[in-house]
Amino acid sequence: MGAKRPTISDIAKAAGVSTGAVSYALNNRPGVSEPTRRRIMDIADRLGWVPSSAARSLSDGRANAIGLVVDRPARVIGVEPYFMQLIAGIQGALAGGPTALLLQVTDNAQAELAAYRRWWGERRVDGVLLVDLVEDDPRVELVRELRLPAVVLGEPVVDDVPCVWTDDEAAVAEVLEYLVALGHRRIVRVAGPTRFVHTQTRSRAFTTAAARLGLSEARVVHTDYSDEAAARVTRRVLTGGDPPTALVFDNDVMAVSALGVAHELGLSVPEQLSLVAWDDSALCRLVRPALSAVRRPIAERGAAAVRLLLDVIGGEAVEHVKTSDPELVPRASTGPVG
Amino acid sequence: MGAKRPTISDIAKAAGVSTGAVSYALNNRPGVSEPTRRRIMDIADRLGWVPSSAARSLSDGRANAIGLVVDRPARVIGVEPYFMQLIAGIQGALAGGPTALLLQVTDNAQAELAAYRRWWGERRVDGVLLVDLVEDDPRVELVRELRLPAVVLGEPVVDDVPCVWTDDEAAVAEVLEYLVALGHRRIVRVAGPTRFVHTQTRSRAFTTAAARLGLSEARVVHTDYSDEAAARVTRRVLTGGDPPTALVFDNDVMAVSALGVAHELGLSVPEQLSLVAWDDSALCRLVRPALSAVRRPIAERGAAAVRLLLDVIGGEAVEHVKTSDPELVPRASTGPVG
DNA sequence: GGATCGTGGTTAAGCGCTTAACGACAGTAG
DNA sequence: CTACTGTCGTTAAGCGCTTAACCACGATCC
Repeated sequence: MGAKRPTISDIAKAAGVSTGAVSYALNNRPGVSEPTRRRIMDIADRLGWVPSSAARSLSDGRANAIGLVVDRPARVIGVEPYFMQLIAGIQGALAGGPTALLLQVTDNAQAELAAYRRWWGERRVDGVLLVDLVEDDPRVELVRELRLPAVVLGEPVVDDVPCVWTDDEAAVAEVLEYLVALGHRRIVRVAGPTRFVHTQTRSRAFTTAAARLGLSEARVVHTDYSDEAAARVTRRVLTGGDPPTALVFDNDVMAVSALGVAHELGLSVPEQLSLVAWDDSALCRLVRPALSAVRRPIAERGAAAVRLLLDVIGGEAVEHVKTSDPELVPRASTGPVG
Repeated sequence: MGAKRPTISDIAKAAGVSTGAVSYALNNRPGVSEPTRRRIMDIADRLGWVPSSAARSLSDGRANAIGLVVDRPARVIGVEPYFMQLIAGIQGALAGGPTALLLQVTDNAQAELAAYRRWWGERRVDGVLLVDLVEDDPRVELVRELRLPAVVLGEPVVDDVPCVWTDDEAAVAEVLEYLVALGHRRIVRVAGPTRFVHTQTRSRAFTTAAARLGLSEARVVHTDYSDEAAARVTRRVLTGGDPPTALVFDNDVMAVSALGVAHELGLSVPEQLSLVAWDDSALCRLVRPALSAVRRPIAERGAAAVRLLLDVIGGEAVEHVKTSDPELVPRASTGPVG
């Protein structure tokens, strides 16, 4: 009843020992006899004791928290299910442990850097997760300078900060082979912004695989992740000379948007145009025709990243981690070239 | 360079004063002369000083953090853009201030309660946001017992914990009137789980408005928020006797799912069947035909809730807050009854 | 001139916990 | 019987900050 939070000295008093003994007992360290430890622990949970995170942080220097900042404009953030799934995965790995998740949403890169710097200064987090890496990402430099434990969610780009990555290159190749098998040769990849490392990786993989398959007409066009931009680009590509028979998108929203454009242009999917989305989602499943999509283990990614980060924080030697492979889920939006 | 974080005693040393003076200066409290204060502050930000949140919490008892726990199964969490938009709004109101956001995703109500209890025990948060209230919600009881400052995002249900609410009742009426104006009389509302207060509110409003408009055939069917369940229910309703000419859904996913079902049953939208989604989203915009939807100010909600919560934490007297009104965005999925 | 007051500081305690260093006491070896 | 060891505790310092209580000193008043 009421709002009184017991402290270790309450426990000490009740058990007739010193607070030091209580601390040893509750942390399962040597220094107290087994019966005493048991007695102390009993009292502790009879009293409903929970350690004060502030006190603990202050004395042992650990915040028992990790941070994630997502830098997307507010308008866009709700659109992609990616982040929520990621967060669900993160929580899965955090569940049960003492570590909490601090989340921040910013709308520019400067603010993101400032957030990390502040968390570090306030000693609020023991480490951070880095998403959407760009080339020569200033965040990498920052965590290095601050010696802030960090894990990158994305392709290994640097050696001194561990990465959790997914083999997108193989998936890109798989998608291309799949489309080629259906008879497609004029294939366009509608990609996200060039600045992202993962975009570049996939685009490179796309070009390489296309060359290998002898697709001289395959190409990549870059845009942002928004449905408007995707619609514009798709319209241009489809109404230009030598229109493609298949489009591969970098997210789900763009693919759905393109579906609308195809409809508007009187192109039937998949008879006249095949579409593939990256990241599978409810969107892809629910839309008609349902979209073929590359499903990536996003939650798994988040969970792996957390485990890795906790290891780094714990001072263990770690290596890059590869998640399970993406998987192409064929649905109604892809078919033999008509 | 490097990872040395300055403390107030570093500043004190550099300024040749006591740490007490530094503390007074940095917190803009009386006790130091203006020139000294200025000197101290200069040194502080030359050194890049940032207060240790742990130390501050420990001494003044404030965590400078608020908590949000979202209780949705991992599978579902990515689907609805609602939460991300909410979070974006929350962050907007938090930006600039000293307060951080702790996020937890759980998959059952017990875990959610445990999370609040733990945060409280650890003194990790100064207050919490409560979403998706159910009748006689145990969380309300809990925050009351713990005297944990809280704000409910939803209809005012209790007096002692302030709420941020949106006038859904008016919106429900508006939607019904709109449909009636289009000639619809057999209208079914496909709602979320009964246990949620907001579901009940809307259902009640629906029934009331229907009665007022003389729609004896209007009715409500409850389901969960998933697309599968919505598909099942929709199929049953549409293939049953006296099928409705318009359906109103409780979220976007269900509406899109129903669109698929209509398609499958050979019903053309909106000629033979009109659909309205609640919460507008990219999904609604992108799907063909685009879905008419009720757009609610979700981010505004989040921001308002934060401001309210900070007031509560600050000990100010507060009242329930009403957000701006939802707005029906008519698109291609609604039309005159055929 | 001494009593009084405000200004601009200092001192030190305390928030709740961890942890090195120390000690009391029993057992055990020589 | 002394000396050493190991076990089970206690003591106290310290993490970085806030804040009540105190103090020194010059200005002000009668």
